[in-house]
Amino acid sequence: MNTSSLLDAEDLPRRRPRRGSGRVTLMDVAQLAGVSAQTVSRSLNSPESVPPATLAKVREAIATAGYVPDRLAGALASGRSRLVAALIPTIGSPVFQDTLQALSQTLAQRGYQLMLGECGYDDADEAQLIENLLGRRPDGIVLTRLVQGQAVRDRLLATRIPVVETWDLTAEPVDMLIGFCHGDVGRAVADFLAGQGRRHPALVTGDDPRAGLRGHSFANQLAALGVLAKAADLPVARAPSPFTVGMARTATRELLDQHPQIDAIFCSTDLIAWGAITEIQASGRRVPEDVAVVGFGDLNFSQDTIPSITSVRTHGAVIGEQAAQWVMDRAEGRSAEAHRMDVGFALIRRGST
Amino acid sequence: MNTSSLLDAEDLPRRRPRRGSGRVTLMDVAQLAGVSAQTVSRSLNSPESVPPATLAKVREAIATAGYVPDRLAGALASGRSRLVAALIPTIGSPVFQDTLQALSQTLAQRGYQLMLGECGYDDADEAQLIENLLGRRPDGIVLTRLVQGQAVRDRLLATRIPVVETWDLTAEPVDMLIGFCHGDVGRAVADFLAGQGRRHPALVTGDDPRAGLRGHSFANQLAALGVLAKAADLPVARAPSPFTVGMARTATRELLDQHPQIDAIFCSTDLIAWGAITEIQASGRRVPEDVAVVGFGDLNFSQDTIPSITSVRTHGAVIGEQAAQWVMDRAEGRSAEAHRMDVGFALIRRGST
DNA sequence: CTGAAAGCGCTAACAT
DNA sequence: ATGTTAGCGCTTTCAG
Repeated sequence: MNTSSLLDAEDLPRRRPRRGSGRVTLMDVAQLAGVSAQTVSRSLNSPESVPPATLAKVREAIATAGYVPDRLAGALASGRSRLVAALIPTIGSPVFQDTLQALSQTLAQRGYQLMLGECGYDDADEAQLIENLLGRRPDGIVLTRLVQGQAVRDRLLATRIPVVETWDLTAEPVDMLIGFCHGDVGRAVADFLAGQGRRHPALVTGDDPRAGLRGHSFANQLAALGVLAKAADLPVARAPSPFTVGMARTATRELLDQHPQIDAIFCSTDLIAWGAITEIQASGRRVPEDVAVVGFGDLNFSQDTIPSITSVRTHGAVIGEQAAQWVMDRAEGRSAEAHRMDVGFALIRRGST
Repeated sequence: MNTSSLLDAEDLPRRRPRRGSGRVTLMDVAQLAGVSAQTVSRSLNSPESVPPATLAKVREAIATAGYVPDRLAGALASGRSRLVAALIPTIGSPVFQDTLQALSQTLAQRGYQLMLGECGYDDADEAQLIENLLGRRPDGIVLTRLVQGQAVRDRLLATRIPVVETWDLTAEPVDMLIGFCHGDVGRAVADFLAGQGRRHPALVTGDDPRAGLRGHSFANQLAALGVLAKAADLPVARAPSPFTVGMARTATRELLDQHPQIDAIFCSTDLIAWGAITEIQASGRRVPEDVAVVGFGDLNFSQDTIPSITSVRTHGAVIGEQAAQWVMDRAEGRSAEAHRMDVGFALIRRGST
C-alpha cells in the first residue's frame, strides 16, 4: 500500500474515474476500424475527403458497433448545434401550422432539428423562453411574431445568432424578417366590403396584436372611405385568443342584437368566420345576402363550407420554408445577408360575400 | 523574445489556440465574482448548498456579465440533456394538438425543452428520424403512435432512454404506454348506432393505422350485431390522411350516390364528420333524421356546429401531461416504473345523431 | 462550504 | 490521406 502511494505521487497523477457512460463512442469505432478518431469523424462529416476503402471500413465498424454520433458533443466542439428554435404563440393555432410544418421539413432535410417553444402573447414569457432557448445554443431562432421587449432585442443581438421574425413587417427588425403588412390586410378588406356596397360593417376579433393591427386599419379605412363617421364607430366584439367557434357564435349574436343593421363582418380568423356564419344563419339572416363575412387565414376548410368563406390567404408555408433556408444559410456561412421579404397576401372571394 | 521562446519549449507545451467562442462562460462569471467555477455551477444547480452571501455575489456577477449557461456543455458533462423528443405523424393534425401542447407546457415547467419531429405514417421515415433524434441524446422520447419496426424497437431498448408510446394500447410496449383502445372505440360507435336503430351504416376514414383499427372493429361489431351480413359489406370511403373537409365532402357524395339507403356514417375525425354533414345536407337529406353522423376527436368546434357533432372524446391533454411527467420522473431517477395507462374515451352524444 | 483536477465525446488546428 | 493534440464549457469527483 505504501509503495503504491509512492508510485502514485510520482508517476500516475491519481486517476479520478468518472462513470463511463457505457455508450459506444467515436473511439470505439476507430479502434474497431483500425483508424484514428479523426478519420471516423471525417468519414461522417466530409466523406468526400476520405478514400472509399477507408470509408467502407469505417462504415462497417459503425454498423457493427451500433454507433450513434453524439451531436451534443459535436455541437460543443464545433460551435454548431444544428438546432433551430421556433417560438410560436400557441401550438394549437391552425394559422401557424403551415409555417411550422414547412419549417420542420425544410430543416430536417439538411439534418437540422426543430426545438419548439410556446410563448403565448405574453412578453414576460417570451423573455423567459428565449433565455432558456439561448442556453441550448441554437444555430438560429425563428419567431412567429416580432420581438417585443428591448431587453430581448439586445440579448438576441448580442448572441449574433441568426434571428428571423415572421408573420409581420416592421421597419426595425432585429435581424431578418419575412411576413406581410397586417395594416394592408385591414385596408384591403375595408375597400372590398365598401366596394360591395356594405354600409354597416362590424368586426369580430381575437386579442392578439396582429389581429389588433388588422382591425385597427380596417376601422380607419372605413372611416376614410366615409362608410363610418369615425373609426371608433365600428361595432367590435373582441375576445381572448384562441377563439373557439362557440365563442365566435356568442360574440356574433351579441353584435347582431346590439346592431341589427350590420351587413358585413370581418373576422380575425376563418374559424371565427365560420362561427359567425353559423350564428348569422341561426338568427334567420342569409349569408351573403343580408350579412357578408370575411375571414382570415384561408384555412383548409374555408372553400368547402356552405357558403364557402371569403378569406385572406396568407403564405404560411413560404414563410416557414424561407425562414429555415435563411437560418441554415447563415449558420453555414453561406450568406451574411440580412434578408427581408414581404410575402403579401391575397383576398380570396368566395360565397360568403 | 528569445527568452520567452526558451520558456515555451520547456514549460508551456505549445498552445493551439482555438477561436475563442467569445461567449461569456462560467469562468468569466467566477472571476468576476471572485469564486471558483464550481461555486458558480453550484449556485445555479443547487443554490440551497451555497450560503446566501456567496449566492448574492454570484448572481450579481451573472447579471452584469450577461451570462447564459451553455446547456449543451452541461448536458455533455452531466449526461442529462433536459431535451425530450416528440414524434408526431403530422404537425398539422388537430387531433394531436392537445397532447403536444400539454407535453410542451409540462416539460417547460421543469426546464425541459421539446424537440419536435414529424414522421408521417411511414416506417422508414420513423427509423431515420429516431436515429437522428437519438444523436441529440434526449432524456426521453414520446411517440404519438406505437413503434413499428423491430430494428427501431431494439435500438430504443439499447439506449435505455425512457420511451412513451401514446394514443394506442398494445400488449408489448417498448417501455411505457398511455392511450386507449381504438378497437373499443369502433365497437362502441357500432353499438351506439345500432342501438339508435340505424340499419345502413357506412364509414368515411383516413388511412392512418389507428383510424384503420377503429373502422375495422366498427365493421366487425356491426356484423356481430347482425346489422351487416358480414363485415366486408360495410360501405367505406377511404382517403389518405390528412383529410380535408373538401375531400370528406367528395367521399361522402360518392358514398351516398352508390348507397342511397345509408342512414349513419362513422367518420375518422370530426373534420371529416363536418364535411360529411355539409354534404349530406347539400344532397337534401337531414342530419340526424335521415343520416346520423359520428365523428372522432371531439375537436373544439364540434359542439358549436349546426347540428352539433356526436363525437368520441379522447383525452389528449392527459396523455401529453402524463407522458411528460413519466419521462421526467425517469430522467431524474425518481421512478423506474414501466407505467402503463388506459385513459379511455367518451362518446359524446350531440345533435348529429 | 469551497476549490482543483479530470473528463463528457467530439472537432479544429496543426502535423505528417 | 491520416494522425496528434488541445480544447469546446460544463459537472463530477475528490480533497481540504
